[in-house]
Amino acid sequence: MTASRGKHRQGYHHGNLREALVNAARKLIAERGPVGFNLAEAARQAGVSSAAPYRHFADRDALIAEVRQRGFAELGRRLTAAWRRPGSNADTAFRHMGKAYLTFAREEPGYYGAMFATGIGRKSQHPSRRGQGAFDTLEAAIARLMVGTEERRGIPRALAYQVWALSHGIATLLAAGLLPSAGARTSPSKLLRAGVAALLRGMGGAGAGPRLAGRRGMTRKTSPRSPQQKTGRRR
Amino acid sequence: MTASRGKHRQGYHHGNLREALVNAARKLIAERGPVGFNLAEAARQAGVSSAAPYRHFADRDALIAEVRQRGFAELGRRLTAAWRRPGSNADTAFRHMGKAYLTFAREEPGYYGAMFATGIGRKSQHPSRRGQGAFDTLEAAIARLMVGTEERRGIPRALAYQVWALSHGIATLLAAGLLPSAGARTSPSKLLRAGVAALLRGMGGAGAGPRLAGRRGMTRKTSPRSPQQKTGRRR
DNA sequence: TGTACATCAGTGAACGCGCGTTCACTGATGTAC
DNA sequence: TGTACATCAGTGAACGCGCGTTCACTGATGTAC
Repeated sequence: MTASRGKHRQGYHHGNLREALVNAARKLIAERGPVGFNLAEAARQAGVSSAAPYRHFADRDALIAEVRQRGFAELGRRLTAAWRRPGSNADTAFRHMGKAYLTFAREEPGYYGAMFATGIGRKSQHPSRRGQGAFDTLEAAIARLMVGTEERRGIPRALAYQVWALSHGIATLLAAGLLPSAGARTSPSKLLRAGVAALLRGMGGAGAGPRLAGRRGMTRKTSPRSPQQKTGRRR
Repeated sequence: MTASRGKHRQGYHHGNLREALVNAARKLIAERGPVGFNLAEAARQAGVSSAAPYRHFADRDALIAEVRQRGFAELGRRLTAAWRRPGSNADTAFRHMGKAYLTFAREEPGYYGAMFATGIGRKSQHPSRRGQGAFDTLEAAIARLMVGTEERRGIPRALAYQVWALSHGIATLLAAGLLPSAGARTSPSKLLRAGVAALLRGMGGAGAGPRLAGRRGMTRKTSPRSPQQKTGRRR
């Protein structure tokens, strides 16, 4: 416990309290969700008094917003990396992205909860106000993935949303314990892989649709630029 | 406000407090989520003192559990109704179910939040303990939908999970304000319809899979029995 | 190189608040006789 | 048909608790001279 005490703490000054608080918040949000998250407990875990966080964050919400923002950035980074993995065609690149998405949701429930759990079962008073910018990054990344693979504009975007929704749905149902975690054809990753493949194959909706240009064997000529460059923010 | 006061309240005894509390809880959970939900406020809205709910529910969680349970029952009812709509083949029946799912999530954010929001960003200490039975109902309904349409067993179940995950993903992303609510090809219902069609068409996963038996024009001979009959519970 | 001082990042005590829950009580209801 | 009484569903006051936030403060740090 108290992850950073002893290691970083050197007396009166913490040294890296901001980071320690973000990490504690990630852990707590993973356990209790962003609504159940509790600032005093985060301070305790960081080994400081409950007033100390106010040196670094305006209030409780600001810390959660920071976690959310970092979550979007990290997810964007991972998706981009998956997409850029060399030697893949459009099919497999998409498959890698899907896998990366599930991995992120599983490995980083704190981030994931901060990013998405606020908007479920709650009227979105402020639809991820601060997170919006970070989400735009993600959306741009997804949209950009599709550019050049298809002449008709609307279709790739719709497909991107479908893949995202399927990934998100599987991730959240799994987290809620409503999906079997193993099973011949029903393990989460298999569900996602087969689903994405089906979406790609059946692309374009009910009646319509040319096939995805590079459906089989197409190798991307140009690596899409990382959308991270716009809002870039390392930690 | 105070939905039931004046209408039903006739003096010292409320008359129908249990229902009034459930309804207040639905409204509050819709606004603040199950974690932000607050028992005292629910009592206030029902026009009774904050101690009164304990005549009907063991504690706060019991009320939320009741809402969750009713939500699963209601969703099951709606999905069954959509599936049973006469004159549809397997394709359109599935489409109706998808639409019913989205409608439910939109119209009943209180139910939906109680059913699913607990499991997001939180380690599921008790994976919908009480809701489990109700969920089994839902799962059985979905599974049963597929029986008889396909000889290979595992496939329909996988497909059911995919359709469910896609629906759930779209519903939650929409609720979080992360999906465009309108748009040529990207309105939620269009995303879902096209996605379900693609899943049905591309069924069976990456390399495999015979087509869905009744893919076009198949009319179900037998209406599947309502799974409601098992746990049936009217309100 | 040493000193004075501004600035920064913490402390710890206290506040106000609202929530979940309990408890002794009281008013209403229905039923046995 | 009327009365006595058990049972039920509320009240209202109080509790303990924990959380978010504020405030005057103090110890550490770094920089101008």
